[in-house]
Amino acid sequence: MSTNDNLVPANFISQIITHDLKEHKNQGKVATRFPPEPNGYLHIGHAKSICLNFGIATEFKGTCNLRFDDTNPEKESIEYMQSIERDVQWLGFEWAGLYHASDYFEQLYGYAIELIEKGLAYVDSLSAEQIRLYRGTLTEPGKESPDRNRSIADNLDLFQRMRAGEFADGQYVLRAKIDMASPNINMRDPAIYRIRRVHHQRTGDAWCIYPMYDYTHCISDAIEGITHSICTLEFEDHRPLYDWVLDQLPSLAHPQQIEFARLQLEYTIVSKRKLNQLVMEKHVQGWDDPRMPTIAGLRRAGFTPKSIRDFCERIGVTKQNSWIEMGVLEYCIREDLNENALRAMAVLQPLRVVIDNYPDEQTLELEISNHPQRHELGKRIVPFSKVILIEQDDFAEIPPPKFKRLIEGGEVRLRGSYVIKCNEVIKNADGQIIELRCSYDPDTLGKNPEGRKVKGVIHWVSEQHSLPAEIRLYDRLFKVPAPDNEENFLDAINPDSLHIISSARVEASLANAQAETGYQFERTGYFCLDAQDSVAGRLVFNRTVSLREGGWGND
RNA sequence: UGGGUCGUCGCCAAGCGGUAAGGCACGGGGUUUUGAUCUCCGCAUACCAAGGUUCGAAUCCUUGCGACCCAGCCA
Repeated sequence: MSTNDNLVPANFISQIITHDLKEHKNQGKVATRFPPEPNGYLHIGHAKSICLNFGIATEFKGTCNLRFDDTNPEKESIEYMQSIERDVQWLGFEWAGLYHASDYFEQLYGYAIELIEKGLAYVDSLSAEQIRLYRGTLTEPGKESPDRNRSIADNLDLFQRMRAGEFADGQYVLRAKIDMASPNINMRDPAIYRIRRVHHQRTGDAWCIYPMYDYTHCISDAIEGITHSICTLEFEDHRPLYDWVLDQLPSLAHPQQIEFARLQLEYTIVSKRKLNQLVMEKHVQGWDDPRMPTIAGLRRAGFTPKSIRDFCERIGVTKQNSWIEMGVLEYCIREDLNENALRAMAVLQPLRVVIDNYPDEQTLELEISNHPQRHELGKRIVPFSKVILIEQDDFAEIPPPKFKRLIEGGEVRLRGSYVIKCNEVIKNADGQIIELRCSYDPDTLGKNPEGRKVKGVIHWVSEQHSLPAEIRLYDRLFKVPAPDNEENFLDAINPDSLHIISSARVEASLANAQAETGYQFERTGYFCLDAQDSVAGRLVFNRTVSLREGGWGND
């Protein structure tokens, strides 16, 4: 994916695979998979996993599947599946195969029968509550269920009747028979099947028993011929169970599970439960709200797939729990947009400027470069006329130290245009500045003025030619770096995460701006048309990120 | 007081016994019709701590200390 892979040191997973390949493990094949549960939208943390799994497949000329881990129909939906497919593709990846754990329900059932026949699984009638009690604690061993030594014949009969729907939800559960005294709690006879009469988004009502993650995941990996099953750190304790299940089913291949640290990004949360809560309780406008750390949100905010891939490459892959600063993500999007975004001018807080010595009805069509460094990106026409609009902030009655924009009696360069001088400040009855009377120097178009230096350059638009626009300035959604650590993460929501500017004016060339195309509004930041709310005649732009020297906020 | 994992610059992260890469951030020069970009320079005598092995240790050993994860019929 990147052109400078040699600059990026191999992460520990690549090292393991390189080593495996050297030993000719798996016949020299490398197969990974990205296994999301379709119970929410993908977020930046998933992007890390996606880039890792698909990246490894590319690096080693292997394959990467997209597999939905759809074993808990209560929380899952087709909408989420569709969004996940869309997001993975948008990020720029192509899966070798698209599968669902539910594709394997019949096989999974068969392997469960095999375990029962081998005396390695039993049907338990203990209630959920009792099972919890019997499990013991972190420091005390568990107790065996009275049903643990049920005969194989009875187990078989009961399990078949579980499938047949003869029992109520929760009445029985199929458990792996491992070791109730294991110091690893996951090995204390984990449940592998539960009875749940829930309509499944893909299998409908064909099943009333559903397999659990630990049992399903390893077998699904094996069925697909996955060689390296990459997951996050919290599954480290589950690896013995992953291995146990596959060790009992010798007809199956045995992928290697490798764990890495999940992404933690400052000022964001990536808990699906909490993201879901933000959406449901309307703290944001939806899963694709530009403030959301979801792929859909980042996309709507104007992030590019390339910038996200670059980010995932920069942060590295290790087993260390770490926090990534927002600055890294911002750097990645700025780098991409600086190179590729066309420049334009937009005035967020307009201040009227009348150029007294410019002809009343005259319009000058200036040709301004779309990119200061990449002239191959062409030029655009920007009309100039007697009345222009500049940013209120670009004029100061009492200039702070080092201020280099417009002041009364001072000069400033209008970007791509003339140098003007402010001769008079007009105020209203309340003392507010409502207009500036200026004069222009006709001999400064494309050249520096004679005998003096003009340091400042400001952006502008022609009043009569500019277009009205709504501009949405987004800031970080949370006030604290680790909202997840708060008692209630909702209290950490930044009340000023969205600042809407409804009376901005943008240059005429933006009339046909395309959604998902980033623009740099010179001197103010990177923006893109809002794909949802922008309509002809009412342009809406989202700020992706400010120019350097700000956060995801800071005007 | 059980088990698993991790401790290298403010934040990431190379390093795999031969004498601390790189990126982000930050500070300072230069260029610039964006206070952007670009560019140059600076930024860990030091690798959680203390012992030990070795000619030589961030890398090996020992003992501490700190952090994270695990007691769903969630994934």
